[in-house]
Amino acid sequence: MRLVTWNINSVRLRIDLLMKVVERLNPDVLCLQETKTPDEFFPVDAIVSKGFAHHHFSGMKGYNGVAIFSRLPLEDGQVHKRVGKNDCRHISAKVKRKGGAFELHNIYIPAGGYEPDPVTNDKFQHKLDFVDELAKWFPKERSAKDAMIAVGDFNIAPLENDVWDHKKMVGVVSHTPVEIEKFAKFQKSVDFYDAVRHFVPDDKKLFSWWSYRAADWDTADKGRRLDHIWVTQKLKSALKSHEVLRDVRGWERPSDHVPVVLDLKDAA
DNA sequence: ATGCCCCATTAAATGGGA
Repeated sequence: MRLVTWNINSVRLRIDLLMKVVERLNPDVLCLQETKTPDEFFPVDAIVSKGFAHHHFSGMKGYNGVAIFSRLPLEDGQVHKRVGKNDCRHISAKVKRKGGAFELHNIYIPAGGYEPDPVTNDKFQHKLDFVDELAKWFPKERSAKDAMIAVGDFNIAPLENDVWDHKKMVGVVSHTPVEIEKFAKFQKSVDFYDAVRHFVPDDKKLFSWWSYRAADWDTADKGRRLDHIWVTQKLKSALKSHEVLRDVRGWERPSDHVPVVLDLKDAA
């Protein structure tokens, strides 16, 4: 089973790029973030025509928005409000996979603004609250024994080699100690395992995002790993391979994020 | 070295991204 997650930065603007990604990867399950589209304008038919008969999404005007498309049946689609807002950042559905069903969580954690100070920057406060809530919600509403996969744009690069320069980035939102501490609590809450770092050692740089502002993103390579795929322990033995589609960042009118792929063995 | 950008909304600015 092949799973792909991608912060597409507007699904309507980049539907053609999405078709290319789907043709190249032939995923079974596709998770998107920052679709930036109210549900009534979502380009459902184009994606369904590629064989994704099952879908579950939640979008709004202009911002945010998350979507799951699947060749495998989906059940029990849910939209999760976070920190009292209705801002389309967390959905879930059960995926009927050969080798055992699992619950898939597609999450878009707030970016958090510029100043890494929750007192002066309420966007940063919102981000911290959002991660705190996830850390409490998962053990309360779910169990570490469940088969679950959590994917998405988590907007936090936790490891030193998840950013281009740890020392220069330590005070920059996405790599500050307080974010990384809360991120770790969220991960530990139901014992999520980092399915991408399973394949790439911690001492090797790995990025999934490069700023639009960098003149030459490829040469400068000042990236961050903001997009994640986690699995609960039950699925650890099914991990097969991964891929980060770096070259997609070099396509015409790209997203600033690239697709991240995980392959699971059919038999658990 | 968060910066020179990009997107959506709405009408040439603004807010958000990270």
